[in-house]
Amino acid sequence: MTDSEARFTALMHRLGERHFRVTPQRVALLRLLAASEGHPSAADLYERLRAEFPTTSLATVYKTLTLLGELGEVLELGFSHDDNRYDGHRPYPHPHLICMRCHRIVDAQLPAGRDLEREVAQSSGFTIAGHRLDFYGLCPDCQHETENAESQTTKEETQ
Amino acid sequence: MTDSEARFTALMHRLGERHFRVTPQRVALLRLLAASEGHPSAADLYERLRAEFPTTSLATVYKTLTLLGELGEVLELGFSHDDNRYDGHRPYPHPHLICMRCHRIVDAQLPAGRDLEREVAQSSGFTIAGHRLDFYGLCPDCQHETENAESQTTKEETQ
DNA sequence: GTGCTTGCAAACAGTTTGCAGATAG
DNA sequence: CTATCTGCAAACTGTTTGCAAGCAC
Repeated sequence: MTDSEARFTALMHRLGERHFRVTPQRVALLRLLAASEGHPSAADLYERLRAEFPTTSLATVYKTLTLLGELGEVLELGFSHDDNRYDGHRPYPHPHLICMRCHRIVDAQLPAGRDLEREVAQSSGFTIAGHRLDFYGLCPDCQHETENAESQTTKEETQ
Repeated sequence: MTDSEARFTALMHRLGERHFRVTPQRVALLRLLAASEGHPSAADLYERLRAEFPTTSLATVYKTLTLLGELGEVLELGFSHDDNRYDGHRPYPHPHLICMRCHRIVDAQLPAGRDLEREVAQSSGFTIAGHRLDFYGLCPDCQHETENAESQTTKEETQ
C-alpha cells in the first residue's frame, strides 16, 4: 500500500467516523489531497476535479476543505491581502501572538532566538529574505471570558 | 525625546533621503505609525487619518504603506483568505519555504525543533492552539534564473 | 514647470453565502 | 424519507488600478 493510498483510507475513515456523507465529489477530492505532493490551492484542486466532475463547483471544494480543516485533516495556509496589519516600529520579522477570539496581536518574547533563517538556508539551498512566525491561541483575558459567557468582546484599540 | 518622536523622525528622514515627496498626508500617516502601539490595519489607520484629513482615501493609505514596506520601514503582516494553500498530508503546523519568484512551497527541515509553542505559552500566558512558521526567499532554481533573464517562469505543478 | 501624489470610482481575486434541487444513508 | 450536500449565482472584503486634478520641489 502506498503512502497516498494509506492517507486516502485514513481520510475516508475519518469522514465516515464522524457521519459525514461520503459523496463521489468528496471521495474524489480526498483522493486528490492524498495523492498531491505539494501545496495545491483551492483552484488547483477544483481544476483537477473538473476532469472527473465537469459540473463541480469551487464552492463545493471550499466547503469540503473547510470541513476537513475542522476535522484536523487538512492544514490551511493563508496568504495575504486580506485583513493585513502593519508594524511601523519593528519592520523586521519577529514572532507574534495572535488571539483567535479578540484578534489582539502582541509581540512574542522568544528566549534565545537561534538564527533560524541561516539554518534553513543551509539545509534547503534557498536564499532567505525573511520569515514569519505566528502563534495562534487565546490571550489571558479571553481564556477567562471563555470559561464564562460567549460575549464576543473585541479589543479594538489593542489590535 | 520619546520613542514615538524618535521613530517619527527616523521615518521622515527616510522619506526625504530617498527623495520621495513629503506630503501632509504622509506626514500624518508616519506620525500615526510612530505613535501606534499595536498592529493597526489599513482601515484603522485610514479611520484615524480622516480626523485630520476628511477627504483622504484608503487608496492613499495603501499606497503609502506599500511604499514604506518597500523602504523596509514597515512590516506587513498578511492574514488570509486569499490565495490559500492546503496540505492534506501533514495537517499540523510545520515550517514552509516559499519561493517569492515561482511561488513553489516546500516543507522546511528544521534541525532539532525546540518546543516553541510551550516556551511561548509560558512567557506570554497565552494558550497556544497552533502556529505558523514560513520562510520567504528564492529557491535554488530561481536563484539561477534571476542571474540571467527576467523570464518569469512559474512552476505550476510543484506549488 | 515637471512629475510625483492624491482621491475618487471602478476593477479585482479569492472566499463565502443563499437557496433550490439532488442524493446518501 | 429526511437531513445533508451540491452547484449555481450573487454577495462580500480587503486590496489594487486608472486617471484627472493637485501640489511638492
